[in-house]
Amino acid sequence: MKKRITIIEDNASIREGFSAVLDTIEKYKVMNLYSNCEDALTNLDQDQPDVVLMDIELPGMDGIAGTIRIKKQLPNCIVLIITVLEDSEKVFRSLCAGAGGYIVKNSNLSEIVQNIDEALAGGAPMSLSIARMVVQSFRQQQDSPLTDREIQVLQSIAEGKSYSKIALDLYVSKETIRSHIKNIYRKLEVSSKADAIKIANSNKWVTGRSL
Amino acid sequence: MKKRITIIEDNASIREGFSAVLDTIEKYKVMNLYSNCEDALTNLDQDQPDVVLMDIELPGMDGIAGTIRIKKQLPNCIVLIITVLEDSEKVFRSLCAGAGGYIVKNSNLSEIVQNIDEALAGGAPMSLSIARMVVQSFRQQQDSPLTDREIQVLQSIAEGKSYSKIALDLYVSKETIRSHIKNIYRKLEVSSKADAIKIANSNKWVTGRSL
DNA sequence: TTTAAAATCCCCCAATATGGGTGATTGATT
DNA sequence: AATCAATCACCCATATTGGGGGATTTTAAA
Repeated sequence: MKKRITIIEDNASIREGFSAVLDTIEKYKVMNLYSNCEDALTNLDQDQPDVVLMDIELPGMDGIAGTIRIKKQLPNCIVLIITVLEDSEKVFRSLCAGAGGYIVKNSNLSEIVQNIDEALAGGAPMSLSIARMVVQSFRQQQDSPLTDREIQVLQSIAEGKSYSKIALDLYVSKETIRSHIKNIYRKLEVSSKADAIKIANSNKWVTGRSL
Repeated sequence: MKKRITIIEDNASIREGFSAVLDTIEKYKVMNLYSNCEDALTNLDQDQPDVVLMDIELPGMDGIAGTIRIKKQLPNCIVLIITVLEDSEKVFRSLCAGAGGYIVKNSNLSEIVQNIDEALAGGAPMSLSIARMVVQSFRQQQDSPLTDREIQVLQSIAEGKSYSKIALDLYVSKETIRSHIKNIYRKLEVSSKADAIKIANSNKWVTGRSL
């Protein structure tokens, strides 16, 4: 069964270039080419793509919003973001939107084909630097002024637990938790949960995520 | 300058196998082989490795704890986890510990070399399925019973903000926030911040992280 | 070994936050 | 016409929070 591909890219020559190359590949079938998300979305049911090559900068709805819409309608469709620059904010938002990979536009066409193959094989094609960024986003800071116990308490605070609940979970008195909090506030020079969480998050002292 | 590599792996034949192959490569210099983290750590200053190939199951200190120690001492050292199975919990904890990649042991030796090259070139070598897992960990759920506004409020709650603070941020009355909270609790069938956050986190309705 | 830091616990106090209830209004969307 | 989303209001009782004093024990470092 040929893999169905649609391309959303406003630059006509790039669009046609991708299409021309992909059309020569046996296992691919280019369904349609679009210069904007709106048109692509109206034809999504007919196209039923397995893979969408999506430009991120588009007139009207941008590639990120488009990705969200596509994934909502076709959850198993793999959306690969094609872009010129590796803007970390856009990468992040694309991944949150459900993009299956993030590949750079200036790669040569054979690389693009490789990337599509990789995505279809169950992978997540990314440039080296993006892969590094993504992996490093998990990295927790080692150098924190807080002790392990304080981090543990702050983590619980970030989970929305009350002092009493934390005390129960850690098998200590509520007063102990209050002490830890006071020390945390003093060290971070804040005086509220929200401020402490903000600092802990930006420094990655607390997780908030899993695989 | 040759890249300095150390190998930590308790299985002698695998350890020697890696070493033998890597030693034939011009650009690499295998500094030392260890069967446990403890020995490797005592020699870390002498070895000064650019790359550590780290087994995850080890006698004594395991590979994850070892990774944390190594990164603390040599922050620029790249630790590549080598393992037989892709346990998502271990993958996650390895990445949090600062691992630069996660490669499977049964790959053939030329793949290992490729992976090391990729890591040194600024990438994050991973198997296809792990890359997919990692990327999907960013994915936010589209199907939530909550409205956009409610998600927004819940997100703020997860950031530790009080109702009043949220009200200020969203330019509405505190009573409005309370209304949203009540609706959120009703929809999620909970009656506390902590429970609501737990559900929102496990369903990835809130972010909590960036790149 | 002296010192410092971490982790544990206790009391007081006042202001704020929270959760539940019962409403109402406006504007979309269907 | 009916539903839902978003907005706002008031009542009430309890829980939580932040800040101020302390204290003890264990552990780690100087």
